Amino acid sequence: MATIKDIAKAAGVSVTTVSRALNGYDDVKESTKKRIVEVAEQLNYSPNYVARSLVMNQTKTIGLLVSGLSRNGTKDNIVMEVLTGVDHRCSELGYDMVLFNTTTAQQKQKTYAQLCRERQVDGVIVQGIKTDDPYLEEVIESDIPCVLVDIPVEAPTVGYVTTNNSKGAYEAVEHLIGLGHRNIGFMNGHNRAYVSQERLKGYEQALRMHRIPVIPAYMTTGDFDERIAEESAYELLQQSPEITAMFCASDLMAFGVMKAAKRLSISVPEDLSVVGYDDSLLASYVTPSLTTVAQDPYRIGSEATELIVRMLQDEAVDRSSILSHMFTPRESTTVVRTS
Amino acid sequence: MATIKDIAKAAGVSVTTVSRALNGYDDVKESTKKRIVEVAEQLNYSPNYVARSLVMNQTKTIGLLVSGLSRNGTKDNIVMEVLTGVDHRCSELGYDMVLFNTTTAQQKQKTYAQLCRERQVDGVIVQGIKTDDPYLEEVIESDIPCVLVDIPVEAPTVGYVTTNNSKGAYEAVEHLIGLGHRNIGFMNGHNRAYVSQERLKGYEQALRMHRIPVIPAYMTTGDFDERIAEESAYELLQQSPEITAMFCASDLMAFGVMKAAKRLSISVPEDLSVVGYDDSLLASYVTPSLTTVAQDPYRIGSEATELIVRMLQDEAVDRSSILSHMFTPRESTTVVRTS
DNA sequence: TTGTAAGCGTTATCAT
DNA sequence: ATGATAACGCTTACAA
Repeated sequence: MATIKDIAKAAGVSVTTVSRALNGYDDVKESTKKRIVEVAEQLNYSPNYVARSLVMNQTKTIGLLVSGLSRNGTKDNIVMEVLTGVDHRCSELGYDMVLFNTTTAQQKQKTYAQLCRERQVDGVIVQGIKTDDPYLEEVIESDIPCVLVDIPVEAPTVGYVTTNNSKGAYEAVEHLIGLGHRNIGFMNGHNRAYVSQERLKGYEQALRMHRIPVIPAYMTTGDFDERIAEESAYELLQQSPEITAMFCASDLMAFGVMKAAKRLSISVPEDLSVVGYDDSLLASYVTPSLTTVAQDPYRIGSEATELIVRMLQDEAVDRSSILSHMFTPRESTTVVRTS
Repeated sequence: MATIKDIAKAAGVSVTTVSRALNGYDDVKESTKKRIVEVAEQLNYSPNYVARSLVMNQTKTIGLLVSGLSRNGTKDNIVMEVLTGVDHRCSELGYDMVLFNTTTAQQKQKTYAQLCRERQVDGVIVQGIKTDDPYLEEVIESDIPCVLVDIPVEAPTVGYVTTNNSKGAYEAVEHLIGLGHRNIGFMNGHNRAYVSQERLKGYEQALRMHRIPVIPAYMTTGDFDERIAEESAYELLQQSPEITAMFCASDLMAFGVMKAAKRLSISVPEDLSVVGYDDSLLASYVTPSLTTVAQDPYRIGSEATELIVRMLQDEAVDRSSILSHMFTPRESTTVVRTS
């Protein structure tokens, strides 16, 4: 493979001149510049980014750190969409994206800083990390620029992008209340997720606002997992058969709730209205289609990329970004049955 | 950040010795090795992979080249699963994965070799490329080690991993024949996909084997797109209402067929049996659930990674790998109605 | 406008 | 067992 040295020799100039010509400096005579470019093309030259990275001390790569990307975790397409958004914006901005997959267990083996240093990324986007994951604190303390998805932490080198989760939950629950529901259950994720804390707030707020008592026995958690949610819901719906609607902190858990309802011969939406969160791919395909709060994960990814690159260029006036959500009614919710 | 130079100074040895000690060479005295390791830890050292890459002329990264990864292309989770498989096996084998997203248009801008050279990947896995994409020929001619997904081309630096698509199609059609169907339509992808050519073979073989005429009017294409397939099927089913079963070269197109059937008041599976291909996430969630030919994209990804790394180490006895598929009957197929 | 030379952090060659 | 030194391909003062 041709190097600038080869070009220099062939064009009868020094490597310095080649470097400057190819990088568009204007202190190279037009004629020599032209000659150099021609030779470069002839030799089918393309620059060695590794060498450039070494001397410039920047790799033009962004690390996308996703937590627990697993074989079966592909059930929802959200991570994929975030990734696509990151990748697209990266290539538009001239960056590469490298994927870091990490589990909580692995985080104890290798520090975040080590990971980043080794891979030599300029900045990191972190998605799906839990609030008690070891990396979170490291991210904040580290001086490596980082953007967190769905964790609103701001620090000199840390920004975030998220949506208004409490408002989304509020709207969802208010929709149920509007349909006449009063005994509304809540299937939350787990409390190590920031979004769960927020969605809980929204749920409680909506109830209080409408003078409906918040009943702890109506709340349970499904760990953002379909099977676990199914079991939790099976318990809950048996113990509190007066519940006529369930608000769930993810679509996947909503499917679990639907399955539990089926096992208990409770029909959705006639006997039980179900609301999810995310508007994942499946939501519009299942029967009945799922009422949910839509987010745009692609947008989250591209926005996070935008932000991290701005931070790398020290242009980040604002290190946070709140994206919009949209309540999306479908078939899984209906007016409460009058009995 | 600490470099081996700093360690050398602090430990009172030369950089050479530090390098050797840290890389586990056995020509370093135990005691000095121990001292060096301690100092390294104290200084919180981690190696600069960029510098190492430059001198070793290998980056320990694999490029995953996916064609046309788009915002809406996330409808099936297959790419995601391949990616997950690649990523997992990569990290097990000590490699990084960087994602290259390219469209046919972009391929005319920058050559494959340029792309690879710039990013300095050691090897490439190519997924979702069409047989007439400019890159395919380049891949074959290039000396950069490459593994193709679903394109059976072998060359000194090229291997592939795929499944037996003609056999998969054969089994699917034979299933329909076994249910009594004789007028079986075929919704193919497009002929720039190797898998489409194979699935067509399997379709024709199964019919011939059972002495059923192959009728060109029963075949159409949907470009692997749900909407296009819906329109094609709408035409087809109107023009040939005697068709009682459709075999589709992808699940997504099968959903399109189902939608067309709905518009024509043809009920699935009573009036029309539908078979897909892939066993994508949605297949088991839709109503009726979709009979399909399952592939394991995660496995395809990890196998491709395995192969490319073996090729990089010159240990590839065999540069190809055929993975298994599995016919998966569900609710969308049933015995032909007797009228 | 162009060239010389140093340096980025490693590994590898060859002495000692 | 250890160390000097060159080399990887590039950018960038500084000099001419």
